[in-house]
Amino acid sequence: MKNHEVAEILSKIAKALALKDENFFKIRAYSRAARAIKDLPEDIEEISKKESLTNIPGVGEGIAKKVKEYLETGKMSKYEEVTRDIPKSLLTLLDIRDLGSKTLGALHKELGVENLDDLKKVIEDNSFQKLEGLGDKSVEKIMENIKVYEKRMGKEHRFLIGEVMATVDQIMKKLKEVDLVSRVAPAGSYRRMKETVGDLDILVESNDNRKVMKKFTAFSEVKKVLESGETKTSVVVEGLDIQMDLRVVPKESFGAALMYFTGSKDHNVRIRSLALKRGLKVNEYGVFRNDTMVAGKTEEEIYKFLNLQFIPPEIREDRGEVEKAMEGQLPKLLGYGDIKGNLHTHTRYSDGENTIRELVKKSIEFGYSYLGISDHSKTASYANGLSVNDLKKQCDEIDKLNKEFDKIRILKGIECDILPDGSLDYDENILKSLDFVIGAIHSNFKKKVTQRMEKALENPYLTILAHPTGRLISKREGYDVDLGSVLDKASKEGKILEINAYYDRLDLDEHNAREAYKKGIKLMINTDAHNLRMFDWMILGIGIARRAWLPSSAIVNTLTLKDFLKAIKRNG
DNA sequence: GCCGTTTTCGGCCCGACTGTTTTCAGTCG
Repeated sequence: MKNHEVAEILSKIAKALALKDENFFKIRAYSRAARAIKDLPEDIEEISKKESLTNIPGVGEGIAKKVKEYLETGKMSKYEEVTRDIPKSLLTLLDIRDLGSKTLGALHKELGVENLDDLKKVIEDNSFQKLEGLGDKSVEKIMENIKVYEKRMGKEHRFLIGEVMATVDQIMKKLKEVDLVSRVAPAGSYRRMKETVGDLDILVESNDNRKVMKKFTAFSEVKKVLESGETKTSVVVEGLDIQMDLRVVPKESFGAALMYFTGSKDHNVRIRSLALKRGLKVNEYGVFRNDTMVAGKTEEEIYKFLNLQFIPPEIREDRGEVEKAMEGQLPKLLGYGDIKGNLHTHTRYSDGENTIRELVKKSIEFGYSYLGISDHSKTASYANGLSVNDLKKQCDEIDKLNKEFDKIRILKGIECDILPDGSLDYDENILKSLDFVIGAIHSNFKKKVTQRMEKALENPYLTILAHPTGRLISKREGYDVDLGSVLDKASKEGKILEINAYYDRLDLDEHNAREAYKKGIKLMINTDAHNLRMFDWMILGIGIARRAWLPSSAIVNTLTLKDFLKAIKRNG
């Protein structure tokens, strides 16, 4: 899959053109094509072979030809051409905050800056400051940002959404307590439930901007204030070192601002162009016809005014949702309150932090009607996997708890290792005695993963296949698995595939979940929880399903207890 | 360079904040 490298090369062309002060729209066209290809769910080589690259929105005849050239020869002459007189080390300097193409272009042209060392040199010898429009403050800012840049050395750092959730909740809670604040909402990729976020956007409804900004910048969670104006304040959050932008807007504009800052950028551009064609202007303050505001209080009002169905934040990516909304053909997505139970949980029996009783109580509080316990199996010694005796003891405890609690049904299960030969980790008799069996690969990643998974799927006692690709976001690529083949097998055997909602897995991801759904495979969102934060992780899993455009009917654990038990009934 | 509810040319989303400036350019989102 060459999507990423093609996107990278197009993005570099965009940067190089920007440094040369080329036509702004041409630059944007390359950037847009790069992003579209990066986010593409399918393999670009497949698209190139089977259909036309111009089917990708943002890719026209020109770029298609260049991409094709690259796919066939491994080279792109346009790239060679535009970077001939621009060193690659210069392009990466654009990742330094507040150092844009105009300034860097001038530095290159006037002072011959080619890399980070050159940049530092011209700052030290004061030649930087002599360029037009640059003074002491600019230099100071850039110097500060160079330090940040060096720390992460050009890598684009993104935070896992699960890492930032607690902080976002806490800061929002404090904002709600500020006087004259009537509403607080997250926006940006956080609201769109992307698996990672680059920064955080928070929106506040208030008529006293100054007071809110003053209170906010004084929060103990704020490490540093980057900028602070009437409507916008940017800070760095203590601990995480993530940037947070706070916007304060009046009531009549809240919907417009929420929509605008939720994005995605492509979605917004789409909406605004659409509005323009209808003689309307959309900005973060509202929808305007000849300077008269005609909508803006809520997002619902705005979409309605534009003659569109309401588009849920999770699918605002300009991947066809605007067209569907125009035709009134958007699917009704899985709702955050639709889930009735969770099967993948760990307790103190293996590597979890809580007792079964604690998980049960919390699940009842949450209104769930079933909870499955699935600790690790005996081979998973690193995770304190259960011996046959431990497992029997656990089952006895579950029997007792089921008698004690009548609001919820506790199900006996196991997260059973799929061994190198594709067999499961306990004897048939043990597996038979359980309510469900989750099969999972935890070791020997290089050993015939596809065959092992498929053999496990043939096992009559296996109920669910856990984290099917094994990826850990931004840490590990995942198993060397032919997922298409595994999906076909799961479909044939009628087995359930897991959407593992644990925040560093989110596996299946939105694209693969969509593929599985299209093949008619039953899916289940599981938290893989090791503590009581399982309900946070469940939200992330639901977010993935929504981003994959899945309706509630695609997800097994939206079923009532009775129907759910029917659905997990195994063949054997 | 892309694209079409003014469709093969002529547009292309829009505004806030900052710094260096007396009106604006650069950067960011």
